[in-house]
Amino acid sequence: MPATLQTIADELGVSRSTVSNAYSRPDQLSPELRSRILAAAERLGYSGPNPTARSLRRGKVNAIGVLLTDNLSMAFTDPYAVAYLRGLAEAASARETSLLLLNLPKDEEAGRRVVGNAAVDAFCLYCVPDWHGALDLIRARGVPIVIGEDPDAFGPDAGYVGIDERAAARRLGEHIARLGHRQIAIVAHWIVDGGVTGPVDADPDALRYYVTGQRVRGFRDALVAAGVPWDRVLLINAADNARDEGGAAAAHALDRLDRATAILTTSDVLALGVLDALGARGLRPGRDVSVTGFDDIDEAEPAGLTTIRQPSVERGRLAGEILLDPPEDPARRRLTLPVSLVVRATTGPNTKELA
Amino acid sequence: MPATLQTIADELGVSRSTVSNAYSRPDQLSPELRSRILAAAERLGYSGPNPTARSLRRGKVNAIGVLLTDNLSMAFTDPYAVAYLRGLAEAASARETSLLLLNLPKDEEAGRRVVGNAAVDAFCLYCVPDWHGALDLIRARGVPIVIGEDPDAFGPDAGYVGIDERAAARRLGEHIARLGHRQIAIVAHWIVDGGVTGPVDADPDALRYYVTGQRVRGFRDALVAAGVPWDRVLLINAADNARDEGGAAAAHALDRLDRATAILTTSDVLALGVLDALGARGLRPGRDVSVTGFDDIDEAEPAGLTTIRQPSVERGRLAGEILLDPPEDPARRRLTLPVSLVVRATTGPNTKELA
DNA sequence: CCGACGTACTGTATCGATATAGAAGGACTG
DNA sequence: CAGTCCTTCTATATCGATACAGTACGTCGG
Repeated sequence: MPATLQTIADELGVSRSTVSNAYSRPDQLSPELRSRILAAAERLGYSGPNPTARSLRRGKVNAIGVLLTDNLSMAFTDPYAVAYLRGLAEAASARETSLLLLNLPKDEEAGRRVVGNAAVDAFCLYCVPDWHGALDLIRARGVPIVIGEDPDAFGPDAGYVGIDERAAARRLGEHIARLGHRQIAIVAHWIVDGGVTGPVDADPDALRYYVTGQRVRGFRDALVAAGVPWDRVLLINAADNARDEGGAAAAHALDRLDRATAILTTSDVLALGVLDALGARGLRPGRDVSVTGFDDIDEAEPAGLTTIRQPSVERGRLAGEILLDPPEDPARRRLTLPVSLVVRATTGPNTKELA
Repeated sequence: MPATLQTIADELGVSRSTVSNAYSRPDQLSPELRSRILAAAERLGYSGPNPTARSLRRGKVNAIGVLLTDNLSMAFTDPYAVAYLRGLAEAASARETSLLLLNLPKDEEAGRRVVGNAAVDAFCLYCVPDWHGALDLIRARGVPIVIGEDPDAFGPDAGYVGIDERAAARRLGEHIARLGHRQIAIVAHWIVDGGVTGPVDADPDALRYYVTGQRVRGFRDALVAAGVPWDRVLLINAADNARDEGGAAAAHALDRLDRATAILTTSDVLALGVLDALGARGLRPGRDVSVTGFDDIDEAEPAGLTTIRQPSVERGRLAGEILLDPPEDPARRRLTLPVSLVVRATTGPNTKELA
């Protein structure tokens, strides 16, 4: 019923190819005929080549798939993720490519349907639970991939733009240890899934979520090297990477007799929540309790948060460029970016008597 | 080269249709054959039906196009837009539909290419410069549309989920007038385009951007009704809906002899910037200068901002539902949602002597 | 005047799937 | 045993475009 190339062709008595050329290769026909064709299209309500058909024929859709977790509020709410997405979007739109946001449902089957139905030229994986079964399907689809977390999750062919998570976390741990803290809690998201916020007894070498695993291991590296027995470190799960979860998690470290003198977190967002919890209890950050974040989001500086600064917009932009203009040199498709330790006011020397 | 349905069919000596059915209509073949097919697919590296081909044949792509302005940082940065997107994403993902984020370049031709190449089932227009030429193309494409701003921009067939912008703004204006303010500035974004932040001399009845136009007219309605001569109101353009632009715009109202005693803004984000500017000058919000926002984003409450509360997540969700499950009753496809005036601490009685 | 070349257009195969009608064979019914 | 129905699979047309080879015709150099 709606007009197609053929409709226009019939109307003017020219071939379908010519009408197609009028849109896609204007140099292939006379300007005069071209304008007659466009006029006829206008008249018949034809709005140009069907994007799906064109994509099928050309084998290209001009879209990058971005996987988001079930809880997509995070992608839009977490300042770090937002910055990353912005960089990605910039790189994409510079190449007239769009972003297809895929919400990956928890349910395995549904997840495979979503991924399987996604018409994209490439996938960008970031902040995705790396154990999800739908990831196998992505692998199988054989389209280019860039990942931001576990560099080995998709083999050497996948692009990678990330940081050395473990070494970065280690620097925070060393900073805290050097300040003399021995009573330490770690607030980390997705240590276990299931949505519980609270202390957990987990083996750092067996965490499923790569980023948290590496960061917790980095903390441990530093603390153990500084002589803090690992079994005295309180490990607290945050159900999500959200400010209020950070506050709820912190309560478990603060409301007990052997209160922690330092709380290491796996993200600035969680750390801000921890600071909220301190404030609610009249505790002074950096004096009574030291707190560290991770990412150095915009809000970190006004909050005086000690943290690890890592590129955000840049990281997204690089991911997009690797997908859309893959560098010849394979080494340039796998980037480990530098980070830096930013010391601010939320960390200070341990003032509590050592046990 | 990559495997297709036909590859699998040939391998097993069955018809292509049967292989297709194995994926899309499992009840159409024996479980035994189906598992042989899936096994063969696995073996040959076939990852399921090509999404583009499927979309072409089915005439459905399971995606909603979301237009974003050139400056897409806004979509990801403006808290109100983020909340709206989240609602939209929730509605979409509940129906296994994805969001295709389209970045609309300023350039007319490029914009038409982006829109024309977008494989989507529907469009959701929000925060889009409504004069952009690519919008005609969207109209012409004949897919369902939901808009969030000018209810008349796309005719009566388009869905609409919005608020009565003008009446809402009027309530803010009345509030300010009732407090006795007479020296008033308005900080509004996109009064004129071109990226200048500063006072402008513009006719409220001739603004191109619908939302700003309505809100400014609403302010005028209230002020004029209260006896404030319109030509004494200072109209200041903000180049973008961003916090720092709000601060920069406010400077023009504060750093002059006849300093405004009240500043009305078109968004909370701008208002927060205005508050920053007050703070930088040692002026007390609600005492020295009253400030109002619009939207009631999360940050408004802690800032004590007087504002208009409008639904955000809900508004996005409703838009998604109208697109994906259009109500039979046309009236339910055009929703004007209620708003409320939230009075907080940033507004107070005018303490300055009247001129 | 012939061959080479350029311009403007056409015809056909193809991209990879799904819908629909229909065929083959077995089971069940009366 | 004929007729009906169900299950299981097949054949063909189709979705709407683009790539590529090819045709027709005019021009130009020698």
